[in-house]
Amino acid sequence: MAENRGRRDRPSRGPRTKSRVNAGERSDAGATETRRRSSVAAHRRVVPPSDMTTALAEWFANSQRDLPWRRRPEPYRVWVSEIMLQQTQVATVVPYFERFVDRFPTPSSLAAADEAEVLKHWEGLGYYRRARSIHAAAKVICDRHEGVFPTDFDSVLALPGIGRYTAGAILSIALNQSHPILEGNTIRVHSRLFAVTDDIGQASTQKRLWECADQVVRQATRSGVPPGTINQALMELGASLCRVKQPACDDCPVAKWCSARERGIAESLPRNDRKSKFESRREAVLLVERRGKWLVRRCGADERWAGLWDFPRFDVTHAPCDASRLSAELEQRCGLRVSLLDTGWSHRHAVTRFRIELGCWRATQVDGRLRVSAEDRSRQVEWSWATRGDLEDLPLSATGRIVVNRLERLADSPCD
DNA sequence: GAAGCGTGGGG
DNA sequence: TCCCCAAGCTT
Repeated sequence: MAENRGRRDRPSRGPRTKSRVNAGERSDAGATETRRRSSVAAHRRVVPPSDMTTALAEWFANSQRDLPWRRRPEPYRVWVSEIMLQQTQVATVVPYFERFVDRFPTPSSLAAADEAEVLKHWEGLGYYRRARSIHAAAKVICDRHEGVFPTDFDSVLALPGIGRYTAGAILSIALNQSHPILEGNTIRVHSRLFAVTDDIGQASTQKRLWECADQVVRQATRSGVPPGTINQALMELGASLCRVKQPACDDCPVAKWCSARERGIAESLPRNDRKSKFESRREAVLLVERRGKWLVRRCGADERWAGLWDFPRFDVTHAPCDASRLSAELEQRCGLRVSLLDTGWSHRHAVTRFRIELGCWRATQVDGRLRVSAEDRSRQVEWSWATRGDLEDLPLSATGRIVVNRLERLADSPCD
């Protein structure tokens, strides 16, 4: 492919770019190296032109967004930002980041906090294992690294919640260490730049894309572009111009080096054969009040919303959803005997691959005492009574919060 | 390798 | 309203 690129750039570009851009870009030595590498596996070897990395860096310098973690890119802050940014959009993360580093400005302050408070600062962000992992990792940093974020790749990679991408991102952005990164944006950028037409779900394709990323960051370093700059520039490009649909190739600083654009297949890349399938579910949430307190449970480590608090919630997809069934289920789980009434309120939402229609029932009568089932006990599920004020403070799922916000209306819902 | 894990915004 | 997505890691 590198050879193709070399051949392409000159003749196909015509007089516009050929003389200055390409003449300086590829010396004879560079071309020789390109040919040598290509001889091994012509379609796999990638040597990005040095001008490409400098052009991208220059574009990034002029068009990067002003983000809080970029103003003070210390390892701890970059770490927090990278964990929050996993599977999450920048605009969503910004206010969470500010609140989080304001309350937990150092690894030791994070390690010293209760998990519930950490989760509370994560409430609404989703993928709550990230919060539990970053909390656990902060404790590791205090125990094994004297409270200072480690600077060697393997130590960073060993921290809970940190994989190859995140380790490389933190160390390149915060400390300008030369590591490749590969995530949603840069998969798209690299697959287009180098016309990788294979399914990105295949391990072999991932390996090839990591090699692309590695070559680019190496080339950048040789050209004097810091690794943190090129890595962020690649992501910024993917997030802005090199988007999934209708990429803005006309504005792209590296368009002239883009194989997919030359072949007119940019928008079709990356190729992803995996088709996400969704499953419909019906769930019921139970509002049980006694003496001004509401029945809640903390989700076990092996279930959805681990560590968060929630109202009792049951999957009723495959069963007729009637009051007697739900109350029997509740009694089995926590020992309480209740009479239930459908509030008539329902809410559609999505959790990972599930489409959920959530119904809401309220107890009109409550008897018995809280007795946790053996199953819940073994899973470290906790049941408790929460005041209205407690409900404000507890970390809840997004739908749990929605229910709390309508609690008074739901509790006063008329009888059928 | 596949599945599980959340949510809010945009088209 | 519905569908698709958006800076991955763990098991």
